[in-house]
Amino acid sequence: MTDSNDKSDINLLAGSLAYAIKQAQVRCYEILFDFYGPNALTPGRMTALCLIGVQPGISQSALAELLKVNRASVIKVVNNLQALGFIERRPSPSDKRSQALFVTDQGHGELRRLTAITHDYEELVAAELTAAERKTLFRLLAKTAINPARPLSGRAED
Amino acid sequence: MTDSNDKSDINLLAGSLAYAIKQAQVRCYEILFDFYGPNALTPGRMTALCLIGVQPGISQSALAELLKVNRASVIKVVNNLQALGFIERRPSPSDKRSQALFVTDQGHGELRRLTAITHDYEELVAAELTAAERKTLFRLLAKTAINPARPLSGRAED
DNA sequence: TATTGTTATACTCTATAACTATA
DNA sequence: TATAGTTATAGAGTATAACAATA
Repeated sequence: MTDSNDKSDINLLAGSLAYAIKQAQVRCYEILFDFYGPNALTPGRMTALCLIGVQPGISQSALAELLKVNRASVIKVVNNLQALGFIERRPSPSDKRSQALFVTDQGHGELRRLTAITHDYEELVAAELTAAERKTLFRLLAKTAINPARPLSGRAED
Repeated sequence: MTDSNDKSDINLLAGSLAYAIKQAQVRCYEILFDFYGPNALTPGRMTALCLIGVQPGISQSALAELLKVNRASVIKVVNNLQALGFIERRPSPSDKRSQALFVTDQGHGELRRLTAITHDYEELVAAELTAAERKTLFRLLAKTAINPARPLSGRAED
């Protein structure tokens, strides 16, 4: 039993593009945590801060959808960024249920700081790639894992 | 304040290769969970099962290192796979402290089943890519995020 | 002394359910 | 009736610390 000569059933990792992507992503996070240090914003919070910066006045629900977490989960992220002084909630003028999110001056300062050091981080991530290869990798990643069941953020059968 | 005309501080996501990799990885997981269904092994357990299949007799500590989790965390994975009947612990002949891990016949059946359906999953992930593009993507991902601080699985300063 | 496996414990992330106030 | 935000709670996943057995 458990004849190790037959390896035909265990090749799913070696040939898997999805696994190669996962491995690269894990390596990125290793570099990220080394690079930004233990006191930095987590990747998810950094992303949230950027998204609010790009879409000032975004609602929490819309932010949750972009982050692909639910409304309840996004609240801790928003609370945390607000407690750090990086964003603020303002009542939406058009919908009294909704909170509009904005990056504060302090938050913009943090974004500028992050942008500066992120450039070096990105250089580290792409250190072994030429400029042409980086462009190609970008293009191919964008074409990868387009989910036919979720064409517009949300399953078709929902 | 929070002048949204100045977008110079918020470009870190749009141009980030690391973020593009993360996004592709998240899309892969969306497809994966849709494809394998709610009763499937989690990706981490699938990976563990494959790794034990590839390296029969591997110790829990060595498996933890490959999975990049610590000794305590790997125990739940091993317990789960053992409870499902997919692997077994055998006392190591060379080191009485160590447990040697082996895939059972049932586990090999599961691996064969996974390999068969994973082929279709991989087709879905790479649906928009030509064969040449898949090969290129593989090659470029392997060159991405090589962590200079962790040349041999473990930080240099450890 | 160091390492392997283990347990207990805690922390983070995320989800579900139920609630309120609006729409 | 449906939606936005919130709270309470629970379930994964992972980490640290401490321990017994062995190296």
